[in-house]
Amino acid sequence: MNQRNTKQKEIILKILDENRIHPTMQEIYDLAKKEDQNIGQATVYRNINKLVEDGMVIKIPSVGEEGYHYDINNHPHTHLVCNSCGKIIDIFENDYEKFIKKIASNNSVIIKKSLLVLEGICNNCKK
Amino acid sequence: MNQRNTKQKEIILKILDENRIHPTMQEIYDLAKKEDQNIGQATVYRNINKLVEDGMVIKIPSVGEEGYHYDINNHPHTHLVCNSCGKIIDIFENDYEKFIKKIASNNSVIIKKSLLVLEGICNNCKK
DNA sequence: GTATATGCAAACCATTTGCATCAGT
DNA sequence: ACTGATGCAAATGGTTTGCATATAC
Repeated sequence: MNQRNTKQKEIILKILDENRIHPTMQEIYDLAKKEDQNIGQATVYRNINKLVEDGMVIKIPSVGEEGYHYDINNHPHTHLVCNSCGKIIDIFENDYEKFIKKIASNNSVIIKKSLLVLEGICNNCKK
Repeated sequence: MNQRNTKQKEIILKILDENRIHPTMQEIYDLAKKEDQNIGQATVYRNINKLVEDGMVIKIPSVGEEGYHYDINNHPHTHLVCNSCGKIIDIFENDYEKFIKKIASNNSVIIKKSLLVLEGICNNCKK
């Protein structure tokens, strides 16, 4: 089951990589349509789902609402959903991994993956 | 828009409170059916959704897979999805709130809600 | 040339909604 | 009595799937 590099897959990866907007499935489709108006909805779903399975893309649930956003999984970080501007902001916290390890040792469990999503007001909207 | 205490709502709350199993919507429905075989699927959805809106119940997304689990929101805690037994285990970490506050101050943001979900191996399966 | 990926449309299925009825206050 | 909640069934809508075709290798 070898993978192939298709034009569609490249478009989708470019969208996730270039725009730091953490798009939803629908937004990815809309953006992809601008690059190639023949691209199918199903192609976007199939590609994104495979990328998530393979660990190259993270699926971010919303804290309050429904739906998911997607992000390239380049370096581990956290997301803040801003209640004011609606954007999803990347948060890099140095001690995150340390904190997770502490939970693991305190509770005698093994933690393989973790997901931290925040909701509040971003730096920009606070001003 | 006053709330009313119905038999169905009490059954649903009892299920969430008594069983510490973090059930899915479907599981809540199945359990509720055992108490009252006339209860409707829509009633379960409507009640759970309202409880989540009101903040009495938390909706827990899965880290890897699809779907949600529900839990009474009595005191703040984290959840570990065990890859071995499949259960969702409550994790109480004293410094959780402190850690979230630290993120907020480090990044100059206001954090109103947060969600931490873990995936790995629980204490029991590790043995 | 072969097998994987695509596009389209149909199928799927969890969730929501409209409506008449029931029941809590 | 009034109005919110229920149960049923139908509608909805995001996601998946079947299939013939296109295309990467």
